[in-house]
Amino acid sequence: MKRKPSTEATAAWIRLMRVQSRVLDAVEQDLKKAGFPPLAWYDALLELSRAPRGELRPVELERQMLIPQYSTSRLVDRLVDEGLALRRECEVDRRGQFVEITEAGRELQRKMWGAYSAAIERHVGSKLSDGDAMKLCGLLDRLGCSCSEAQQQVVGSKEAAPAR
Amino acid sequence: MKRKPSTEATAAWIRLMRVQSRVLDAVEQDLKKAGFPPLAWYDALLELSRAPRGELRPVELERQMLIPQYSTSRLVDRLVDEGLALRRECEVDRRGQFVEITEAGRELQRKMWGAYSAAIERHVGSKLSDGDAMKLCGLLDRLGCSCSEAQQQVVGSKEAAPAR
DNA sequence: TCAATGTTGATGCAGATGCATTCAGTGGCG
DNA sequence: CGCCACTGAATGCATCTGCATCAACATTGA
Repeated sequence: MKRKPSTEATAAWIRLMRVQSRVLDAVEQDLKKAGFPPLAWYDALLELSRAPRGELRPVELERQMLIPQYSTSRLVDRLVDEGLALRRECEVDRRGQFVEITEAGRELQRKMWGAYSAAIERHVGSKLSDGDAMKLCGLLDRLGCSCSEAQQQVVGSKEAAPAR
Repeated sequence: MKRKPSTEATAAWIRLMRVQSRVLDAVEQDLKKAGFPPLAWYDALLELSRAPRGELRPVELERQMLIPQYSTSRLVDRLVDEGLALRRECEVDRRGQFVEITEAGRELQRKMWGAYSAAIERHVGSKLSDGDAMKLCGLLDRLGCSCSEAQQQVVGSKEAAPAR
């Protein structure tokens, strides 16, 4: 008699949880040891720096990063406190605003990419051939939830952002 | 010229972060909607219920679950508060203790497995053939960090626990 | 025996998170 | 216009987390 979640599916679930946790931890630790802020800051800065005029509505940022609204609000607070971004009024919709990355923000983003990319290479790249990495992508995408994601194509891009 | 973390590796990293986050969220939500406590409680209860006399030293639990010491301490607090486990003195080493699962704890663990297994099936099992699930396991294991894990074999076991 | 060192577990504090609510502004419609 | 529903964003509060530290006991070794 077949079990509801097959042994294989259950094993995959466990691996997914354990391995992600390990790898994320390792990468975050590398960043921290290099004196950088958490990955979430990088993600936000990257999204901002890629946006048309280096600015985004908080609500856009929220969608890009897949984090809750209040979380975005507080993340922006911190970026602004550190002078990495600034809030600007939105003319056309007075309840909204724009968050604009500053030069300091762009600089931090670039510097972080150095440490970040090295960490990805150390904890992922060096353990998997490119072919296997592609296979892994394919399998993970199948779990990608029914939720059609704004599949950002990393292809051709120099830098990358996860979303937690 | 080849980039340090290849495009493929970077894509795999992003998928790993995004997909895990989505799937974990989905499963946790299912559990919560069914009125159950967080997954971590299940993990702890499962480890305890599997242990020889339903008891474990906190330090063992810590190793099994791969969570920091203070986290274990507080998790046990909560389990005890809810009557799911109890702390007992350790005769041979007076600074230590044993945590023993109660009947209520065992019962909750069993009940949770119902919802939990259904969630695994819904969010993982149904999206992957057993063969693909195995392939995924294999690839993820390769990222399994240099840290040799106490590879728990799920095979033959009726229930499963991730570790965050 | 006694000091030094190691291990086990708890805890105070600061910062982060989740949740629900609030507030301001917008757009639709009678 | 005046009312109402909705959207964008902030915030109070309780809980949770990470970090550092502490206290109690154990072990070693002179």
